[in-house]
Amino acid sequence: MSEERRLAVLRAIVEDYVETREPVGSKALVERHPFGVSSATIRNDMAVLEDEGLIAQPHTSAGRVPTDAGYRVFVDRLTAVRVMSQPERRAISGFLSGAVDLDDVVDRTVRLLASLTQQVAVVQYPSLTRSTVRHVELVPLGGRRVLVVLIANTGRVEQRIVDDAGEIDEAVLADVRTKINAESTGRPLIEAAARLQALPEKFEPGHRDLVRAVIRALDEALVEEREERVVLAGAANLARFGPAFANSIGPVLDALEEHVVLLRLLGELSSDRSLVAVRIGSENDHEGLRSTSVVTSGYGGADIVAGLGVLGPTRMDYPTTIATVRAVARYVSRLLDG
Amino acid sequence: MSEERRLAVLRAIVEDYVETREPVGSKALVERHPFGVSSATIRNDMAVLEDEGLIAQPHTSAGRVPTDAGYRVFVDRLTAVRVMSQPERRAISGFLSGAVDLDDVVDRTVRLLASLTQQVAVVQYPSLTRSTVRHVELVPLGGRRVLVVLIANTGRVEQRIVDDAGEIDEAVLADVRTKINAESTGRPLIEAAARLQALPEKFEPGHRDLVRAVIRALDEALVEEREERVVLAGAANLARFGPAFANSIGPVLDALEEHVVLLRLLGELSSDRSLVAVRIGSENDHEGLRSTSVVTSGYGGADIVAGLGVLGPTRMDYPTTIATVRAVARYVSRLLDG
DNA sequence: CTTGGCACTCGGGATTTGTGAGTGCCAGTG
DNA sequence: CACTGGCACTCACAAATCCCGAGTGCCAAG
Repeated sequence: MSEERRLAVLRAIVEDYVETREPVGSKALVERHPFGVSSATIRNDMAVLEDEGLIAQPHTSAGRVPTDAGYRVFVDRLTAVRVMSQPERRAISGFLSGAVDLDDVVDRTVRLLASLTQQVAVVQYPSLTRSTVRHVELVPLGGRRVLVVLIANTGRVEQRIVDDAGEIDEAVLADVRTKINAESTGRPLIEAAARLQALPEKFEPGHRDLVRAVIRALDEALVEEREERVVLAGAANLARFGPAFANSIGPVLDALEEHVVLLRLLGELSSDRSLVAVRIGSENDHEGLRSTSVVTSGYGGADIVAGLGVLGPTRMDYPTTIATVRAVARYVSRLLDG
Repeated sequence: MSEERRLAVLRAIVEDYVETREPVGSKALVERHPFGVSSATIRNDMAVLEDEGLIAQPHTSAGRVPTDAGYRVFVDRLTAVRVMSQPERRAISGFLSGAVDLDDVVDRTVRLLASLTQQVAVVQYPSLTRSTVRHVELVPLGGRRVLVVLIANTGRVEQRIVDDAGEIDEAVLADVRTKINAESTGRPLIEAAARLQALPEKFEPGHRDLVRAVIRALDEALVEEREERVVLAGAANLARFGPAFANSIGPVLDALEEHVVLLRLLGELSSDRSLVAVRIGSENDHEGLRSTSVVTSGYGGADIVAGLGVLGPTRMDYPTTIATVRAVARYVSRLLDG
């Protein structure tokens, strides 16, 4: 009883099950695949696979269904790297290169992923890591409020409102703006944040409160875990996952709305961020995602690091999905690198 | 057969149906409501109501269910203006006033609406109408690209990337920046856009392409219908709408993802934008929303105009929902007015 | 106009039955 | 020893059937 054939059987089960969405039995299996042995033999193999916990039967006298562990083996050992066809590649790069804007890039990427995979797509906004300060702008808003705008060299813009800035004098504000820019422009965010700490000293005591407030806001934008935004698309595809999903659709929608959860998903990338990570069913930490799989990849060039991915039923076409995620990640990276 | 009682019957039917989610029959009705007449009489009333198209029976020998027209009458003529209790009001204003940021205001508002109504909430970003230019910033991004940032006095920031700006000279860019700001700062967006049209003339021919490209980008941000953003929350509540909804959940999710559709929903406000508008089931233009009702209201002070609302099953608690939407709209308006 | 009475309808839950795909096991074979 | 054909057994699921009760419309009488 060869180990080899047993794995071939597992592969066949996964493929058939993904395609038909129905438990696959020994007989149907030998009909659709040229194993060269009888269904009885396959049955023996299946019994072993079941002992190993790779497949299971929903109920006695039904066909077998891959378990999460089964999918794991399939993904790790039985999946050939699918390459995308030339037209596919062209479609991707063509669609993405039409973007006019950072927002637009992210938006197009997430839509593209959703429509290519017919699943739910998630894209994290490029984070500011390693980027530098391009410019800081201060805008009096009337009352005692000041708008602080931070522009990074990646094109990303962060804004914060300082609420209780005391009496605001236009001239003083201009001075503060100048000094802040002198200290920070061109420097990496972390460094800029550090340098600015000493800045209030250089002002008359009467203005220090204002300066401190502004710098505190900047700090928030610079150092503190800035709200890392994610966008998603294709939630409607959840409905397509089939009636078997109808039960868990609520929890999944819940999870999708918790952006923190999504960020954690995207954050747990493999060490090599150009690699695609797959988290299958129960491997997911989040309760609501126990019946879904998540395929993620890092993207971005030297200066930008972020994640993107798709979420679908555990019963998904892994080879294609993985290939798609990787291809999209690559093209976006290339685009952002300029 | 008094017109009056018939309407009371309609009201009772709507209320009971909303509560129980089940067709309501004549007998159950007289038990739960003190009409002082027998079920047979009610049956006659119901027959009339059915002739008028206000109620219908899903199948013979079942109770009656309100039609869209029935809900319409209920909302227009049978609904008392519910007032919110003091604690409710306090909860709303308390939660909203914690916001630190325009983004945060919108975010909190949409979450609040979703959790109060247990439905899907939609909030449109305040649009720039009537606001003025605070500052324009140009940032070279390397290569031939320039980032154009527009800061409005409302605190809103728009950004565009100019892709093919030709050779970029830092000094020239500084000059362009200065001149653009001179022309636009402090002026209403429309006016600024107009003034900028003449600007390229003031530069040497060699630089005009750059200037033109930048101004085109600014134009987009200023005049063109800028992408009016909407955010939504509570999509997971769709799952709570009950199994009767399971069929239409796909189309609804689809519609929710089409932000254009949502914007149109919010845009079709009643003339008096402080009033709450209700669109019931088939009154909705969009195909996918035929089995949902939408309750919207305008919000914003003198300078800001935008919409917010919630979306739920036609079988919803209209009085409460309407009261909630109105209350939230008011508090947000007050908050934004300063 | 209202009411009690009555015959009629019919959706949907409970129950039953049949069927077929699928399984495990075993004895036999190259 | 791996494979095979055969066989008895198991069950989920679909189809068929039954039954009940809520609900209706109509009518004659108050």
